[in-house]
Amino acid sequence: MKSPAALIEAYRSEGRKITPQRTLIFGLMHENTTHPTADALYEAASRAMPGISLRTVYQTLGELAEMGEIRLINCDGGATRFDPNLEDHHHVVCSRCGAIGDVEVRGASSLRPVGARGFAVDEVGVVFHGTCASCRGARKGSPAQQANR
Amino acid sequence: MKSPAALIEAYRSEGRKITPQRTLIFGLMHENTTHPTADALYEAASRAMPGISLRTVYQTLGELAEMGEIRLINCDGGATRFDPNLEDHHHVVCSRCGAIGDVEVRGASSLRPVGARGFAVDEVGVVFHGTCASCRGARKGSPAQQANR
DNA sequence: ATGATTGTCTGCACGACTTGCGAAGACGGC
DNA sequence: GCCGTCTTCGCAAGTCGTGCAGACAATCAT
Repeated sequence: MKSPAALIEAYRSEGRKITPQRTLIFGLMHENTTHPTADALYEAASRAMPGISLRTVYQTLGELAEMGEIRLINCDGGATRFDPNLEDHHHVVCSRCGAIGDVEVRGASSLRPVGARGFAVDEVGVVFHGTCASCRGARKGSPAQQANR
Repeated sequence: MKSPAALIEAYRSEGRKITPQRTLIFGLMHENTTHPTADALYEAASRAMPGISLRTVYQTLGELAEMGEIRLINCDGGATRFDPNLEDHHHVVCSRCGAIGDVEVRGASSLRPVGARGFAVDEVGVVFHGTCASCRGARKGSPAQQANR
């Protein structure tokens, strides 16, 4: 996603208002690599601005998604996660702790579906399921660290 | 997934009982390529056996998933879909009508995540988002055909 | 046959996540 | 500073899935 300053500009140019809530969320999302859920973001936001509404977090994330500034991820059946990284990338998902990481996948864009006649591909998504480094370290016990859920 | 007859055998060998409800669901899932949701399956089941409970459908699908006879799919944020196809395959998702199709993807298994040090990959999933043949035919109007949702 | 045991089905209630809605409040141009 | 418009907030409601308990059925020992 754009920098908070650039987002503010983008918002203003669309006739939207700049509110402390939005500014805060822009900041929290910027270069956030944890793929937070709305709830995780809400908790972080609440720390900085007690009283902010979960509704507002959903609202703002929805706007950002609509503007194409963030992407939505739905790997497991749980809550939607938000990804500010707009570069061409894919994801690794730890089935132990639920953490999601960004990865590059060489050759991903040249993959083609075989057996779907007439299907026009817009976008390719690759998801690797497995175990992350931290969880592999702590094999037996509980997950290395709980993901934001 | 196995044939209904083989599933009945598998159930019996685990000390589970063979009930009309289970037999029905086995039959509805067998070689079903529509990736139905629990609700879609429930509706189909209700037609054949009025009074069957949605709870039972969820229950049975859960058992099948646990036994590894079907796979769960979560491409969009919506309801979980169930896939009886256990072969190595991937999916195309029509962003217009929501339909999901099975496809082969050459080279998918040799994909590697770059930039996730120490991540042990168990499974790779490739999802193509785009527009299916039917929806491309009926470009302007409503989706070619509503997916089971 | 009787009664105990075990497993299944069903309906309901609840939990997680998300969105719709209306009232109250804040932003930004004038 | 004022006012119109856009936002925020809280609550209600909707969707999807699961936990639970009671009714029921099949199995087994006595």
